[in-house]
Amino acid sequence: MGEHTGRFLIPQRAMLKAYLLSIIESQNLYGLEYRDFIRQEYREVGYRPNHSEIYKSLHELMEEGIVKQSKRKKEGKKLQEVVYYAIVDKNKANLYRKQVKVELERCEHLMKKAIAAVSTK
Amino acid sequence: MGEHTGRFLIPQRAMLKAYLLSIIESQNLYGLEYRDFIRQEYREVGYRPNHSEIYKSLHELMEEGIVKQSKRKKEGKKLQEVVYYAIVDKNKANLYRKQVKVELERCEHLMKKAIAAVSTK
DNA sequence: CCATGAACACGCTGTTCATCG
DNA sequence: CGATGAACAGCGTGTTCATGG
Repeated sequence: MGEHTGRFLIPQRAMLKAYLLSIIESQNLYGLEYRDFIRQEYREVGYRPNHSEIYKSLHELMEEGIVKQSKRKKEGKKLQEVVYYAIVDKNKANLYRKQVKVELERCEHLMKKAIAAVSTK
Repeated sequence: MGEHTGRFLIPQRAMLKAYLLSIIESQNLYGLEYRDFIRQEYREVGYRPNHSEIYKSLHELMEEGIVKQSKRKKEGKKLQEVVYYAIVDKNKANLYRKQVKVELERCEHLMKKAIAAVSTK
C-alpha cells in the first residue's frame, strides 16, 4: 500500500479492498450486493460507496491474485448472470488486511489528535 | 462544509483550517512556522502537510472573513517579510471548528468500525 | 536561502455511458 | 430493469515554478 510519508488519510479503495476480503470470507454475495451490504452497515456514519468503487476494488484484488471470480451463475428467481468472488490466496489476503488495519489505526489516532486540537475549551 | 452524503473521509483542507484557527488563537506564528509546528505535532502519526496546503487553508479562511493577515512585519534577526494571522470573527471561527469537529468524530467512528471489520479473528 | 504565492500536474473517486441477460 | 464494466470528468492535493526580501 502507499506508504509515501506525509499522507493524510487512507484512500477509500484500500479500506474497501480489505473490507471486501473480510466479507468474502463470511458471506456469499455478488457485486451490487456488496455495495448494498456496506451501505447498510455504514448507514450510521453516512458512508455510501458507489458501485464503481466496489467493482474497481474487486478487480484490483483479482489482478493482485488475492481473489478470483468464482461462480458466474444465475440467481434463483431472476435469470441474471452475477459475479461472485472467492479468496485464492489466504496468506496474501490476511497480510493485506493486516496492513490496512495498521493504516486505519494510524488514521484513528490522527483523528483523535485532531479532535482534541480542534475542540474549543 | 461539504455535507454531501456518502463522503468517505474529511478533506485535509477542512481539518487544517480548523486546526489553524486553534493555533492562531494560542500562538503567534507565520506561514512556514505553522507547517513546521504541525509537522512536529503530528510526527508520531506520520502526517507532514506541505506549505501549499497551509497557504491555501489560510487564504480560504481569509476569503471567508474568519481571519485577516495581521502583522506583515519583519522578524527579529532576519530582515524578511512574513505574514501573521489573527482571528477577526470569533463566532465564525468557533462555529467552523465545531462543524469540523463533528465531521472528525464521524471519521473516527468510521475508522473504528472499519478496524473491527478488517481485523482477522 | 527563506517566505509567500500561484500554476501546474496527477491521483482518487463520483458520474456517466455501454453492454448484456 | 438489474448487473457488470469501462470511460469520462471534477476535485483535492502534491510538486513545481515565480517573485521578492
